[in-house]
Amino acid sequence: MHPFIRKLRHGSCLTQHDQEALSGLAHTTRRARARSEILSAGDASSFLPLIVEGWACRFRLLEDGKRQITALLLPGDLCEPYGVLSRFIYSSLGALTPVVFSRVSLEAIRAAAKSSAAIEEALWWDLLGSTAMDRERVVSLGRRSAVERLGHLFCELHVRLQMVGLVSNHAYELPLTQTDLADVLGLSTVHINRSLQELRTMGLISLRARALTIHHLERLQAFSYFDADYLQPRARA
Amino acid sequence: MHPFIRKLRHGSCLTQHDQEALSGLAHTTRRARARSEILSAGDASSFLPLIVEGWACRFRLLEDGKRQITALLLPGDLCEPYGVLSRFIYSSLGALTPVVFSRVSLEAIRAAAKSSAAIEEALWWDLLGSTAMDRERVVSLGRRSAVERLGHLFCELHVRLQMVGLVSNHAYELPLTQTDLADVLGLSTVHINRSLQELRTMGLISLRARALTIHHLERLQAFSYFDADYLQPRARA
DNA sequence: CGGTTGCTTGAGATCCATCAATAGGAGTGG
DNA sequence: CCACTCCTATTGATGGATCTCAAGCAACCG
Repeated sequence: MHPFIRKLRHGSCLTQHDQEALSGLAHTTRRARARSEILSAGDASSFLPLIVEGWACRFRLLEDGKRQITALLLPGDLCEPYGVLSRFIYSSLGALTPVVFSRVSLEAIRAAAKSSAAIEEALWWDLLGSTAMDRERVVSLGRRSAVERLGHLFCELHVRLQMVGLVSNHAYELPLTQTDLADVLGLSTVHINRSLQELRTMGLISLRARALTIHHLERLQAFSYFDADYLQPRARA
Repeated sequence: MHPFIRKLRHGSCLTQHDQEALSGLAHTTRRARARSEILSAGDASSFLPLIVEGWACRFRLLEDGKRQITALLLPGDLCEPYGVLSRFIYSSLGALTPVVFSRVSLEAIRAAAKSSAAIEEALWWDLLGSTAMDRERVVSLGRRSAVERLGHLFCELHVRLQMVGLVSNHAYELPLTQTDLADVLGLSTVHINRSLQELRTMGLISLRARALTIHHLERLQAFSYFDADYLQPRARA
């Protein structure tokens, strides 16, 4: 099943017909190489990227060369709110791994939302989840320590990947370099490295060969004050 | 004119009729005392708060007593996305000053959006602006120094307050304590104090008696790498 | 007026950044 | 297949930005 639909089924009860309509939106796909830009700041945007495979990120490059990643985009993620297109792109969209994505037409997705209340509800649920993650990131960057931020991020990714079936045995693929992690969490690579070691030493995780294993999910959640509620503004039926 | 309409007119061309429909949404008002909670985490929400007068904020209280403010809400601001209500409130909503607000019904606002394309466009534009601010806050907390964060916030507030007519002579009312500022920017009050002094010493701002004056807007913007584009995803017609 | 709240300042501690160097692995070309 | 390069991970040492603790002061308020 398409990861987009797989995810949206957590937000509302979609009929077979709804699911087909959603599939139609992501009919054709494109590919982006790892580390390429899918949308660059300053572009005029004419479609909504929808990630099908691989990891992408929204990021800003600052004047002094620093980078801040403002969102990690996983399979099934719609990269922008569905209701409107910005006049131009302010944050760039980059592929972290090789990415397969669809270019969803704004008109088509809005038509789909109008045609079915369940689809509309699912899309709003998805949007609410995105804003909840943005807000939670602010909380992390503002008030949590480096190790807590890392643990919290791993918990969030665990929930999100689980929704699209990409977790097995408490483990998932984490194709991020330590530099990427640093730019997500507002830290330096050196400090990411040391914080990772701390989580390893505590026996909470393993991270080798781009695969993350969470040994004690509940302990990791407690340690990083993670509460999954923010990701599920509406419970699955 | 109602600040909500005043703001939305920046996002789309509203007819007289549209404006009346929007006014109808905010027909009745309530009051909240300074420092009271308008919505508390854990509540079930049944309406969307819309700020009419005064300043409010969305915030999270952490386990160890720390507070992170995730958004400042000004007159004309709708406190949540208009399309859906969360199952329950995850972030609390607090009044920073005495606040006058309306309780907008979800059904009514969605009906208004369906009845007029211009209203729908305006509401989406508003939502896009909110998410842009969330993302920009992440950039600030992740990659900007304390003084830059402060300057950037003052620039952002300048633009937002100007949209609703609350700026005169490069000055506006800033009813925040240094503790509030610290909780917005992820810093300590002591450091806020020192960073404010730095901005004052540079001659960029004055802040006395809850009034902020920006002496050199362009210099302040350049200093804090502020680019107003993120707040206006769609140019005013 | 005493109490509270917010602002200011100093001193010391801590977290995290920066700089620098090493090492391993993956890809590339000869 | 080897030499080379680049990228990533790792580690140590040092410095800096910011926090915490503590105290004093001003303004407001019942």
